[in-house]
Amino acid sequence: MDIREIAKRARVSTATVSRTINRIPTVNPSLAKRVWKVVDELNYYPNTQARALVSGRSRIFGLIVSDITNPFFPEIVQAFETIAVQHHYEILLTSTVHDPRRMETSVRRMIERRVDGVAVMTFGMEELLLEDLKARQVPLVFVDVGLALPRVSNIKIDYLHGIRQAVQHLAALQHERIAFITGPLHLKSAVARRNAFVTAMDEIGLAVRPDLVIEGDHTLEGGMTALAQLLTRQSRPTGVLCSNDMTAIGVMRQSYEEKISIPRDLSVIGFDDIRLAQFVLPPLTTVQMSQAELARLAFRALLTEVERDTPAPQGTEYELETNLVLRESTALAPGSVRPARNGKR
Amino acid sequence: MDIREIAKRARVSTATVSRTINRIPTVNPSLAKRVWKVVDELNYYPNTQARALVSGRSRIFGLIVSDITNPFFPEIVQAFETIAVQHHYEILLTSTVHDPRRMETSVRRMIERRVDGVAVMTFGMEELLLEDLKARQVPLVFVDVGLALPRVSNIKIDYLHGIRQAVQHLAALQHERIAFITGPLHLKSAVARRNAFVTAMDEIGLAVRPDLVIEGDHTLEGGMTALAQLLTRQSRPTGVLCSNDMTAIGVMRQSYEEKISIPRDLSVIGFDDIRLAQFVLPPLTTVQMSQAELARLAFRALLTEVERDTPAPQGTEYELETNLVLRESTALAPGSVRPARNGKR
DNA sequence: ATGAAAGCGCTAACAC
DNA sequence: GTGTTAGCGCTTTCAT
Repeated sequence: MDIREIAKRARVSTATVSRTINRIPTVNPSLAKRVWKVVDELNYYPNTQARALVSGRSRIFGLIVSDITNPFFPEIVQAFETIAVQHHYEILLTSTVHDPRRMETSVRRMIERRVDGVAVMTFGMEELLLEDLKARQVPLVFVDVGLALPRVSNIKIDYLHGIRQAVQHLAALQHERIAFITGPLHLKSAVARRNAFVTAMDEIGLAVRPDLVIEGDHTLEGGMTALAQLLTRQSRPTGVLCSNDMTAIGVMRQSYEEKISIPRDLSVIGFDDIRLAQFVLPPLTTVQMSQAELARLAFRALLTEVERDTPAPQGTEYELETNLVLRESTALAPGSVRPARNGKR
Repeated sequence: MDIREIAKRARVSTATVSRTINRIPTVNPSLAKRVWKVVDELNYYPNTQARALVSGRSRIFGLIVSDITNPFFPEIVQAFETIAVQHHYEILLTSTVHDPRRMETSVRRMIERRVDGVAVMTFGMEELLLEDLKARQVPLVFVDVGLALPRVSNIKIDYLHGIRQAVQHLAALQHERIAFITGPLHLKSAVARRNAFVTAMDEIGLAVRPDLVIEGDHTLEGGMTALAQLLTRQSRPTGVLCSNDMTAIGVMRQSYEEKISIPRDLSVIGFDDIRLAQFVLPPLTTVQMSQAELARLAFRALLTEVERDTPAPQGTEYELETNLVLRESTALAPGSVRPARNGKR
């Protein structure tokens, strides 16, 4: 059942069927009606492959994530799909699983399917492997990776905004020994988060103690190890800020093992605000970076680029804010004196 | 850059290029070498759309899940992608988000892209809407939904196997008042799980107390509510089996609020073994239904159907086992007397 | 073994 | 406004 079959039955040409289906306004309403009738009767759906072949647009966007089983990504996928469907786009999802070979495969798959654009949500990994895509002028959107190339967009995350709130929140709770557990430092986004922490501390004149800045790896296990290490320090931290939520959850878990009560003995703040953050005990205070918003920005960036005929030579930049969301994993620093309400001590 | 360009530069016909690329053994090695050289130089990747158009096979499988943000699904997607890539298949992932309209959209998207088969991982929802797919003879694979139609496969989960182990484990720990929190009972899989529970209890002569069987909804919140209800019962349960892990995690959370210690005061067992089950505190004892295995079975079912020319009139049936995995959320029933090692009391 | 050419289902330029 | 037709990039007969 194809367009010719419809044309025959509706006693029009295939061109008219095509025009009708594509809602081109010039078709005579009575003909259009005949066409729609047949289309409905036969349950006809146009063949997208054929369409793509002739139009040169596949209406597929690639979405590369590092690992769909990482709780950070499903929300992105969901939001990306929702907006894609609204725009009659399909999404070709691939995971790199932190494996350069898989990344290469991903790129090949995208090119073979002739995607109209690719959103790279791997937070700073293997951009090198995207050469083929760039050479083909496929619109690309990254997070945190400023490439300043035509047809390449970049979503800049305003880490400082949320991290400053987090630091000041801890300071307000009279914490002074504040630790930071970083992500893997080969990721730009991890470096950016740590830098934001240092800046935010400096701003309010709080010392960043080098022995309280520990490299983690954005996993739960990494968070556990990092806290264990922090607890060996001469003067233990009373508050710890983590580069992502999984790390914070690892910290909470290690606290449990070490019989340290959160937030009474230790305040913990995460980053990302994955859904899970609401479900752990106690619910995790964290810096939100909206995954849905990120997905929407990425989609919009791609669509804009597809529809624009002369690309900006330096690409386009988008910005995403971050904000602290207060839950229950932070409290007044242990041993601190809460000033009396009337201001006297 | 297309097949003609390659043909020209390699001084062969397009047919030879096509044969070479498709590794048809009859091509003269020296010609093949020339072709590959040009292919590599130009970084040529065949256009899958064109291929699909002429071959009638898109090499895309649809994968319909109910909600990718539900922690049960990402592992399935990951495993499905991994095996799909190995077989040069692409995956068209759609979420229904429990919305019949989205389900309809999903089906339309699949048909328009001419998928070669569809795996329906929604556990018993809206099969009605798949009419179009069935009419087009698209190979389908379901979980738990026995349709016995040509080109539809069914993966039958052996719920009883794992649930029996769970029940007997609790019984061995001297639990007698065992509660069961079901899933939403419009899902076949939820009903099947409850039935398995009843059977397993009957088998060992343990009474299923109707007031200890509560309908949940497979969410964390549902688990919390269900436990709250159970605690109002005249004689409280000492053990509770849940229809899925999220429910069990809700139960754990509610216990925390109610100052009930797990496993000391209450033993909890989940179902599914999502990754999160290992991370909650205490780690959750649960019945494993391997998501990776499920995905592999589904893919294999689809591929088998695609490659078979005369389909079995009744479809094909696959089976997936379930098994208890012991962690730390269960213990001897409170108040029970552990027999002394030497057998005397 | 290789090449010429038809055709997959659709869109769009052109002619009427 | 509608129809005719070329052609998107590839595979696959059918000749040779």
